[in-house]
Amino acid sequence: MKRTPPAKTSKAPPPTDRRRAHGASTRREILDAARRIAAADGLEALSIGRLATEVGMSKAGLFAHFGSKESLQIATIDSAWDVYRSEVLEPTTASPPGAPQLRAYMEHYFEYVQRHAMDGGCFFTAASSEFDDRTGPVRDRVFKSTAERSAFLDNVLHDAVAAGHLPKNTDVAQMSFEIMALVTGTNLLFQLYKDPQIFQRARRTLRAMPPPKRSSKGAAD
Amino acid sequence: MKRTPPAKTSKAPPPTDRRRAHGASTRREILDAARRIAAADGLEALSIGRLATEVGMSKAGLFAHFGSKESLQIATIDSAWDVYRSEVLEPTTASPPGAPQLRAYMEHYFEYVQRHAMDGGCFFTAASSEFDDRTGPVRDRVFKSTAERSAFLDNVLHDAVAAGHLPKNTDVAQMSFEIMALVTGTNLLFQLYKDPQIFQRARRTLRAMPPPKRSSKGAAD
DNA sequence: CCTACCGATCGGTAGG
DNA sequence: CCTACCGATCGGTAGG
Repeated sequence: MKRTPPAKTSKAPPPTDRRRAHGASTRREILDAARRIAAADGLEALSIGRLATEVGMSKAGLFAHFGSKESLQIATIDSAWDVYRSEVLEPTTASPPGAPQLRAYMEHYFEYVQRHAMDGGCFFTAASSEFDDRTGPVRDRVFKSTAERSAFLDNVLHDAVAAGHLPKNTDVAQMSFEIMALVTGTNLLFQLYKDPQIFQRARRTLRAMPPPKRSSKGAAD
Repeated sequence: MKRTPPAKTSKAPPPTDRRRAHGASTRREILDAARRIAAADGLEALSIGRLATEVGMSKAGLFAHFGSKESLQIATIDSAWDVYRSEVLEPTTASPPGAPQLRAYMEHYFEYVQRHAMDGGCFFTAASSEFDDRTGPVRDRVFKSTAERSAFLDNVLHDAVAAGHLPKNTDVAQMSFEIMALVTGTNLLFQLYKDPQIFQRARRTLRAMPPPKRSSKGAAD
């Protein structure tokens, strides 16, 4: 199965002059701080004043980079997606397709969660929980990121079936749900308990997970 | 908690018990609104002014009931726990111990999530996600509620082993983790997609879940 | 990218 | 339980 690499979302204009280059690096510095604040305290707690203080510039100066709080929130999600792609998705696709990629996906995700443990763990789990009952562009951007995470996992599982690592009649959608629920629950429980044994438990769950079958009784239940 | 007596009015004061009964019903009304706000938008978005407007009283009047925002947040969690206990835990214990209680637990939890779907779903998942990186009494209260939820599930599983519904060498702690992760992930995915099929998938996962064994290779991995 | 400012809202207090 | 108020902070704007 063909997998298109996820598109880049953060804008990186070619530095045509020194001022543009400086603007881009300032923007990067702002978004690095924005990700930490948003992941730790939420996208709504990401205030322009607090962010300006943290990067050492004026509120109005920072505001000019984004034009609205909503745009800042969306730019922050885009930036978090770049991090997720480079720390989880790209390392996973470096493994052989099939079962190795499935195991790699989980390992890279857990490393990502631990690496950012002090900043709220998985950015997208936190953002989903915060915005799941709202409407608007920020919620839509959060939703899209979860949909893309699911689609990536679907592809990994399809490849595992194609490679003969999972039975031909594996219910990929069901198994994808089970793994998404497992890693999401693992992230939340780790954030609360901060006990790495939780990752060991999750690995064990994946290893013992029976591949769900298509057109089984369960589907008609 | 110390409560300052309200000032006398010009008319004859009502009997003490009636006044206290009124205070208690006002408090209930406040906490009903507080739960909805906190579950939908977060415990931090639960502002005293907004809550006062919603229940139709002054900020200062409402504030007097709690003394601080932190106390209001904790009272709101306590109130949410009462709801969880009466809607999930108590109905579960009405089923026969063992496997029936395990299935009942999941069903009552999913009904609880659906009943409160417009208010953020599971109060405790949302609160955990919001407060997992903080310190202080509110975080501690949230942590306690998750610990109590886990302990309840542990007990249900122990009973299932004792009743012979699960093998004697079942690793209860592992299985408890797997079910907590499953229901937590289910809640989060349902909040995002609002698709009840997700509950069907979770039921199927529980039915097919192999009971993890104690002192298996996984534990030493 | 800055200073200076706007109206709204925050948690909380004084005083009754 | 109220009115009236406090300093701080919010998102955002004017004008340079």
